[in-house]
Formats: sequence, structure tokens, C-alpha cells
Amino acid sequence: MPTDVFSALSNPVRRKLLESLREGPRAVNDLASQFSLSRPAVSEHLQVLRHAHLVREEPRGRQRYYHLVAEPLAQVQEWLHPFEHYWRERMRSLRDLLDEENP
Amino acid sequence: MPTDVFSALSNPVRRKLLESLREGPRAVNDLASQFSLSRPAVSEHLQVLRHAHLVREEPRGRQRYYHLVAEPLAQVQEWLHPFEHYWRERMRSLRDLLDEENP
DNA sequence: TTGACGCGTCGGGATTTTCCGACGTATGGT
DNA sequence: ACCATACGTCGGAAAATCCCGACGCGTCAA
Repeated sequence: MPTDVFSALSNPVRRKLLESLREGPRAVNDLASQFSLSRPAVSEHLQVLRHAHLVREEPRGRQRYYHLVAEPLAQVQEWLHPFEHYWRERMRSLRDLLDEENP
Repeated sequence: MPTDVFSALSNPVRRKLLESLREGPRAVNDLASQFSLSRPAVSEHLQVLRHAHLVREEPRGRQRYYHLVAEPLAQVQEWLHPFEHYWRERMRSLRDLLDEENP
């Protein structure tokens, strides 16, 4: 049931949700309004994000405000880190090549 | 047809494949041997990685050596970057709290 | 040339994901 | 007390994902 972070991020709607939550906590209808999706669909995406511990809910009256919980994203960065060296190296050699041709 | 990077990374087998390729180019049977999966299954995972431009193939005789192409991973890091601030901040306040309690 | 190897891909089954309308529950306003 | 609002979740349809055996093609070794 607790989905992993990578699967949670594989859906563009869920990524947009996280981006929205960067600007502060938001209620479900508010979040849903930016998609051409039914509210239940958005609600289910939020459930996936909850299982991945990427959001937290705070009830306020009859609304539920969702908060970003960014910590699990660190796992992705950690996974990425050993690869960083590779693309930086390639970017450097590309730059060197361009310098040669355009001194 | 060209799958996006996030979807490509959502599968643990594909992530392991990329990790293996960090140590250098490898042939398909060699890659497949580390999974309890049929070779066609691994071959199809490699196809997904190809469509995401995360690997490149180099034919050598009757084998195909797959190379890591790390550049598209930079997209993930770029997406991650605006979030980094959030989890670092939280880690800092946790550290401060621990310092207070254990001076 | 013949046979074995290394691989991609296809057809199809099983499972998962994504989505929706319908319904139930709790809260707020009147 | 009554009705509208905000939301979660359920049943089920449609689509996507994942996996396998079967097949075909090129390559190597004898």
C-alpha cells in the first residue's frame, strides 16, 4: 500500500500537484480546478501521494488542506547522485569541443 | 512513443538496469542474468529506456552492448531542484532541535 | 552450409493504473 | 432541522503496464 516515490512521480498530474503545493497548502477543490479531471480522480492522485508520504492533510472545517512533504524526494536525489558525474562529464566535453571550433 | 524519463524510472527493474550500466556497457544476456525475469521481458525494459533516450545500443557481432546515456536524468534533477530547499530546511530545523536537546 | 547463439518483436494473458459517476459522511450556513 | 458544500471511497470500465513463449533474423563456429 505505501507506494514508492518513483511511481508517485511517474504521473504528470501528481507532479503538477506537488508543484502547486510548493506555494503553500491548498484544499482539494482548489487543487482540482487546474485540471480537466473530475474531483474524485484528483482525490485519488492525492491518495497516492499520501501513501508515498509526499503530502500531509490538515482538516480545516469541511475542507482538507494538503501540505507538501518534500523529504521523500531526497531519495530520488540520492538515487540520481551517482549518475550526475556522467552527464556533467559529457557536458564538459561538449563545451570543450565547441571551444575548439569557436576559439 | 518517446516515453518520458519519469515513467522510465518508475520501474525498479529499469532503475537496476541503469545502475548496472554505470559500470560500463553490457550485453543483453549479461544484463538479464541478474533478474529472475525472462530475457524478452528485460529486452522490453531496455526498449522503454531506449525510447526515453537513457540508453544507446552498440552492435558487436551478435550481441548488443547497451550504454548508459545519463543526460535525460538532468531533467529529473531540474524538476527536483525547486523542492530541495524544502527538505533541507526541515532537516536543518531537526538538527537545531537535536543540538538544543544535546548541547 | 548447418546448427547454435544473441537478440528484437509479436500475440495474448494477467495485473495495475487511471478515470468517472454514485454514494456516504461530516461540516457549515440558514 | 434542513440543505448545500467539501471530501473520501467504492464499483466498474477503459487503457496501460508487465510478463511470457513463440517466432524470425542476423552472426559466429565448425
